Amino acid sequence: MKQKITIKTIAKELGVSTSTVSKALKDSHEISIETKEKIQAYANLYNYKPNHLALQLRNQKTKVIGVILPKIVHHFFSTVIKGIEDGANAKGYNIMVCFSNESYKKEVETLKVLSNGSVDGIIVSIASETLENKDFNHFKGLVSEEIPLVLFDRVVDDILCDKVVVDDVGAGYKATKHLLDNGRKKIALITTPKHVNVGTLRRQGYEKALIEEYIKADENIIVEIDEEANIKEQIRKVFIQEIDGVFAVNEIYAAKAMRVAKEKGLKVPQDLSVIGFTDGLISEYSSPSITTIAQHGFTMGKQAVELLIERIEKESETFKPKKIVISSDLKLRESTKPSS
Amino acid sequence: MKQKITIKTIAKELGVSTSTVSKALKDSHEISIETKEKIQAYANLYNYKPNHLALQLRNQKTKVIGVILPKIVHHFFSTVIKGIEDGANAKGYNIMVCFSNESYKKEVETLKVLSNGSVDGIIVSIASETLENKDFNHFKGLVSEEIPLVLFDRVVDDILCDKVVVDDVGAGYKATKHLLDNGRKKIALITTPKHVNVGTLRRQGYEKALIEEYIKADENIIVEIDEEANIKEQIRKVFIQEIDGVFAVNEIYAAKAMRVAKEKGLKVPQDLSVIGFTDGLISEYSSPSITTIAQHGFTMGKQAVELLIERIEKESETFKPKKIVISSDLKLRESTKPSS
DNA sequence: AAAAGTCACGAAAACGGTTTCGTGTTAACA
DNA sequence: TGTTAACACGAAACCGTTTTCGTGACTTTT
Repeated sequence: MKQKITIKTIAKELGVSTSTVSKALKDSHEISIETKEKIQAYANLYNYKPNHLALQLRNQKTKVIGVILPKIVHHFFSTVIKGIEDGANAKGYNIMVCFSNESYKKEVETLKVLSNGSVDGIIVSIASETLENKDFNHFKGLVSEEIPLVLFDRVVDDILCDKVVVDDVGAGYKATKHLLDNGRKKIALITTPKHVNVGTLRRQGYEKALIEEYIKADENIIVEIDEEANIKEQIRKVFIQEIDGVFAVNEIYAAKAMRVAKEKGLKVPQDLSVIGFTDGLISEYSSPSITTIAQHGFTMGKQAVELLIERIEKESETFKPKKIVISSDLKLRESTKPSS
Repeated sequence: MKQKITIKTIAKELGVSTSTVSKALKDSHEISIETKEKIQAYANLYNYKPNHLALQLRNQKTKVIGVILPKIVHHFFSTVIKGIEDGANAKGYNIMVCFSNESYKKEVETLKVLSNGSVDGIIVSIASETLENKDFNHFKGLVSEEIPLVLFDRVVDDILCDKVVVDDVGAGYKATKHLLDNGRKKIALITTPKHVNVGTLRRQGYEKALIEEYIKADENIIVEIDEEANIKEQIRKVFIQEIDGVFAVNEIYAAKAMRVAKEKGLKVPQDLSVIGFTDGLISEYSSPSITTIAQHGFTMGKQAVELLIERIEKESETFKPKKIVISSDLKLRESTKPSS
């Protein structure tokens, strides 16, 4: 990189002190108009830009927010990033994005790098491996260092920090209720392993809705997908039973379930209603299009970053963790059209 | 944030100088073993972490790479990010991600922020508005400041920097050829406005393939989509003509074209073959699934970042811009299954 | 016993800015 | 004419770290 022009260069070149240059560039009243004009003209001419690092060091703040996500090639998370970036930008912050790839080790490392002063605060959605391990000491360390931290979507209660979540239980309930209202009785649930708590919460909603209709949850039509293995194969198992509805906790599972249904000669939505989660492109463009629970990733990201910035900027106040719950909406599409 | 422990704190507390502490923490031979042990123990106990900002200022490098993308909620770009992050991480860099939202103004601003010393180099895919304006002075400014810059996918030739692109002409050719090989003759092209040069290049490939078969490109079955207006409506126009193939320059257009075909009672792939671009989730999960040109976003991102880091780390050598061309593959799916 | 070398550490500059607190000069005032 | 205030600028400290170059106290060599 070319040698950058600094305040020192200007000072030397113009025969004044660095303080004078600094003040002149800030239009301070302490400096005479002629001097100011001279300095500003020179700075302009040579395209002077103040060095961010120096300012950050002096001000002890970076105006950067760290973000750690489990993955990025994923509609929900990319939407959240967008929300975070938007919110951050509006307040003059930039974001530094990292990925844990669902790995505990990478999450710990990334957290360490980010907490070395490179960022003013951190937003995280926890890796699934970490959720499985239940080892949250790296987060607790952050909290005790009082580095502002906001968790979203995949959160755990015993980390004392701000959180933004969707009402997963409510959403699971809403989805299941919708199927029941369509006259479906044997509703399969395609979910994640138990340690991914959002899956567990959505399942609670599912069970709650069933109980209200005096239907007993049937373990045979519930499957917890192991992402390492063949997903479709696992889904086929629930189709051995006779079912008339499917609630999948994400849109990929929903799409795969529709494929399996097709194999079995079941017509969606006539024979089978399908509902997914996360309103992504698959749901929109598959055919038939899939009814989903919209998670409002953009809103989540934006709320998370606003919470974080608030925490960063007024740290004087006594700390009391906040939890924001984003409500989710049912987005009706073809896969649950009532057979008229 | 809590008051962080610094080298000064340690020095004062232990009654030694900061230089001693610094050296002790680096296990320098200049320091006696007892002193080292004492200092290291203290540092460990109080969880000392060197301040990144100070190091960055001193070393004049941040180990951060800036990335500016037109958008994120998009399969291709999120895949590229993944590639960039992966490659960067492997070399000890982090990434700072920003979005231009296809806006010229935002691109200029973002570039300004990043070039203030916050990053060691920048990777960009140009905003469509900028491509339309043809105003590239902000990039040329970067180049003349000798800030390492790599452009990818949406590039322009007269910016003198490294570039990573897909072979768009070849890909367009490959896609069209595939349709022709399936016996299709009247192939519609659904593309972007001319200023988005990837669209234009893919069109060249399309025309080349047609010419080889002595087919004249027919303006009536080519549509340049204006994203502001109703996309489906625009696609319907080409269906007024009798067509038996569709080449869409991205997967959204391909999916929408299939919807229109359905409206018109055309069966895919029996009556109509459809081929898209970007191997995303829509192509994979739509039904019928869509044959596409896989763009290898991950590879692009990785190559781009490797090129950039090389440029950053050995800047001694004389500058000669490199251009890496990534070849693209045809991913066969249901939408172009030969009618047997 | 003088010269040289080793050891263990400290002082100070440097990275690029901001900011507080002088200070010398001039002008206004008593 | 002496005091004071305003003006325009500079010196120096500071943010946290690294690194070069001393330097004083011993030890070894001749």
